[in-house]
Amino acid sequence: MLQIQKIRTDKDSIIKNILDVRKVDVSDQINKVYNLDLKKRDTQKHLDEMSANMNVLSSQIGEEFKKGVIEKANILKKETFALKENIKKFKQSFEELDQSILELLYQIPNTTNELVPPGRSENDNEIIFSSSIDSLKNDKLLPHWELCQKYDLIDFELGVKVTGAGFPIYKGKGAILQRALIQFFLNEGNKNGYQELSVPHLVNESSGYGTGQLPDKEGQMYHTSLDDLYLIPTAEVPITNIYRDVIIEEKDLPIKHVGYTPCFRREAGSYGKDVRGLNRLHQFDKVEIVQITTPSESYQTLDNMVVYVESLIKKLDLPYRKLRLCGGDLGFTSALTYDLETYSVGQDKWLEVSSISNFGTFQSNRLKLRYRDQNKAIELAHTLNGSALALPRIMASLLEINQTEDGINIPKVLRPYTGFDSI
RNA sequence: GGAGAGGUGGCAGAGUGGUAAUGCAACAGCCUGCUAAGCUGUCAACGAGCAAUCGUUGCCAGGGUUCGAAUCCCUGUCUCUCCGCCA
Repeated sequence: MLQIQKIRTDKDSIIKNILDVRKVDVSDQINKVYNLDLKKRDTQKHLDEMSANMNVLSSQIGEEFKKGVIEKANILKKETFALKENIKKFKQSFEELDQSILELLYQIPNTTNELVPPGRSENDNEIIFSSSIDSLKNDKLLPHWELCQKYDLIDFELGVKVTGAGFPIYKGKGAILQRALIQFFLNEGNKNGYQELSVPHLVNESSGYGTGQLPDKEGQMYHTSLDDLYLIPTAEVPITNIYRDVIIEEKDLPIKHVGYTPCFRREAGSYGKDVRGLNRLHQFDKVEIVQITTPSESYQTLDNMVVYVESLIKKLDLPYRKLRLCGGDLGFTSALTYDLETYSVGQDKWLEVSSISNFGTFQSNRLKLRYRDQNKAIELAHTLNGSALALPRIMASLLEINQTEDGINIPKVLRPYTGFDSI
């Protein structure tokens, strides 16, 4: 969420930025927050004064009792009654104001970096790089779901039987290939200085709020009602929430983590060819990278992360393109996002396999994730994360592009992990 | 799942109603002629102020009792011990 201090000093430029780039008008919410904040501070001033009075009176009463001057103490006591009532009233309105401000802040998206192109939809995304794919186009190539069936790699029907649509079952070499990819991605992360974490797949409500899935995307997460826990939609949630309410010493930055988890998404509202095969699932595997760093370094860090993820795709020899998301396609919490999409030759379409974002202070403000700089000042850190990579769509692209008349070739870098060269 | 005991600063640990002892560690400043000692200081959130600084809040969380709550009461939560179950 946005910092209230920024809204105090800079509200007009915030409104303008979000309107220009995201095409969303938040002037109403911002102005409400601004006015509520004025009221809140005024209330606090009065409340503080009254509480100070109360403290003085209370300690006086204590002293009189000690001295045994009961009558005087009783007179003082009477003085506290009205004060007490007033404090109660002001405290209540203070809390109400605080709550209203918070609720409004939850509804306002992040301000964007200057690089973000204005735009309303994915059509306005900026294509920064694209492999040439013209020579790859070929009607005879099969889409991955047919390959999966032909070689018995992934069984979608069986998943429906056991759980439901969007929960495929990987079999034999399909399962091994998937595991090989996970292992490959984790090892590459380790080599690049990311500490590996293995984290819980269920999180509590506080964590959901911490990274912004709640209250915004409540309907997109699976929820266990008995224990009130949420199944994670991405490893970002448990990994970033490790640092909730934490003050990090600047010398310990940047913090770099890589982690593999399954991801669970209800994907309410999806339909049609978008959900065919591996394109969109309720449960899928993903290796995620997360970094926490200082505001002055975070955009350089973002570039480094993009280069890193690109290097993975290149090692797998997949055609891909790189997009800078426009305001309209940008996530609610992000200040700048790059998407990487691999080309699916069997479907003749691009598949998003990674989304790498800098959230600036938007997440850390909610998380209270701060660092102490060399001057001992405490500042909000910047958080970043990205997929490195999402497995199903990589599988899809990989299977399709490596298909031959009589099998599927495994990319060289994966062969040490799979133990076989082809399917 | 049953029974019991607990949750206090970076750590240890006292505190049964009067506004958070003490020890250790770390850091900063001062002082001191010597492998170091001593002294002083130290946290966070919010607000006021140009600032030094001041006020309020914070003893797991939320309620309650009270002039006053770390302390008493209620609810929740987490940890530990024992029993049960168990990969």
